[in-house]
Amino acid sequence: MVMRLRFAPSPTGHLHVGNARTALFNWLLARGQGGTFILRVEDTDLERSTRESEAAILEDLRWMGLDWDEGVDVGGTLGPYRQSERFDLYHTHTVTLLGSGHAYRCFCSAEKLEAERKAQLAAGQPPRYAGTCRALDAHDSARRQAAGEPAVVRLRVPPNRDVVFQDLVRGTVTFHTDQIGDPVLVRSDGIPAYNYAVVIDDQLMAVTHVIRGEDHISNTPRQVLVYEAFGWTPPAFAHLSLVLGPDHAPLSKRHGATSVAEFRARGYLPEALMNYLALIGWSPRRSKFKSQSSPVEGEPGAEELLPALELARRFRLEDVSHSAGVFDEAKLSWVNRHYLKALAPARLTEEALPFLRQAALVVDDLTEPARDWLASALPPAAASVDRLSEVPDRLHSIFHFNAAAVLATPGLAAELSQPAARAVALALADDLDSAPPLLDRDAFRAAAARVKDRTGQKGRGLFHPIRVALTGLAEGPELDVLVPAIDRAAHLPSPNGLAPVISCRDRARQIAALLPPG
RNA sequence: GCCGGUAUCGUCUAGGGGUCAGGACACGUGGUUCUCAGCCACGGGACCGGGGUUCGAAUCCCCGUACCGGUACCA
Repeated sequence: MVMRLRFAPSPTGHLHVGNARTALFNWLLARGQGGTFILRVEDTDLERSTRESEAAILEDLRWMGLDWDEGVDVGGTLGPYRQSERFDLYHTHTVTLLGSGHAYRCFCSAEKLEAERKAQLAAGQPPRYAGTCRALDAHDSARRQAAGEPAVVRLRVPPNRDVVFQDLVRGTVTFHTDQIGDPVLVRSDGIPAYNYAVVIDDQLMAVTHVIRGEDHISNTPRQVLVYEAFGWTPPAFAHLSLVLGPDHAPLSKRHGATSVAEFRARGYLPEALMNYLALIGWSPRRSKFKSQSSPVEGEPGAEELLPALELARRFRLEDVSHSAGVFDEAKLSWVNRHYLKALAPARLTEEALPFLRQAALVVDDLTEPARDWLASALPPAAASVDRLSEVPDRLHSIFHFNAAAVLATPGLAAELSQPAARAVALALADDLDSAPPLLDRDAFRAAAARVKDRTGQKGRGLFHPIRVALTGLAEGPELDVLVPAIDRAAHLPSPNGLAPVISCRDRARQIAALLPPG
């Protein structure tokens, strides 16, 4: 039998990473087991649900690398996949339940219910619906309904019974029905309640495995009872522990980024977020063999760095942890760093572009040479960075140069106060006047050799601080790579789509101008 | 309150009646690369508490405790 799994978000905001993880676990199981993955939208809360949220959630899921076989935008034979388009289906089933006596109309007012509730609470009783309308005569009930009296439909919960279900991650879970008041199936406005709609949808969509957050575990017995009322066999359940913040409280806004979109905006790669999310509450079994597919072979932790399909191949519900997990951004960063380093230059360019635009380093559409330049400059810039959003800073020294500020750097100022410094800087500028631009590492080294020769500098000598000054960086990517990158950007034909860049020759001259004459 | 769930380094976890309780992230120290990142080596760091069962408990059982969820005409 082919496994059918679903993710069923409510379109009431952005996709939270906790929900993204739930979606991911469903997807991993479906993809790993040759199952079907369904995307259903639970928009019965008409006030809070919006199409914008729905579109955003779909985009976030796709960005992360998830796809679905049936769903709201791709269709499928068991649709519609939006609950708001299924109201007639729910209604038909309600008629059945009312007819069979498994459900009944309840005319109790909200005020009355609230009063009962308070009284029970005050008496130290668990607050449950008292069952006032349970015994209502069918004709009576129909008459009052016809007269327009507002009513909800409630499930008739069998008294004094255990409801038992097998949870694929937690084992046997038992609830007693005396703990459960007759739940509302259909609200007085005719809209089905969550616990009712899910059951009908999962049944009609032939869902075999319901994998969802732990917050639904207490709802499960109610749903099992609905399955029973219809004479249906419930699907298999698996309840995932929640994702917490560093303070062990459920992950929320005050912990910083919580939505997939925010992590995207902060410069995390989709494959990194997916990989990391998979690692909260699940761990791959140690393979006896060396991993063939780890992006960074042979490094510590490579066992945990697995691409999507490999995650899916290894994913087992039995290996899912029972306890809640803390979202650790430091580890996410580590994962991200590895994927960043493994990224092909063209892809890196694509991913970095939005961040470069935001930093105004890329002004408009890129010319082909500018794109090539980026593809060659980005890998060294991204090699020592946690997130894409830090890339513009790494490129800062290429696009921005301020000789005075550079020379004000404490360490450099000391080194360059030597009289010979000015001569070295000038020699470099003069050399670059006649020599070809420093388009690559070799050209740069050749120029360095000539300058050292001419000025009598040995080893690193005064050439090194000058070289550092050119980049304006005390630290950063390899200088031999960075310096030529500056000149390549400076010599790109204009208009090139990149912000203007000052060449190394001009930088050297500006530096020389500020140094005391030897 | 009641019901349900959970409990191994700071974090994610492996393991599970007898182990030096293993790994990863983070952290510290040293090495390496002209700097950073990286990489290499080394290091500190955990079985929630109390009772049982047992020759032996972190592991099994019970009781606590803590945390999380639910207790809705929200999903």
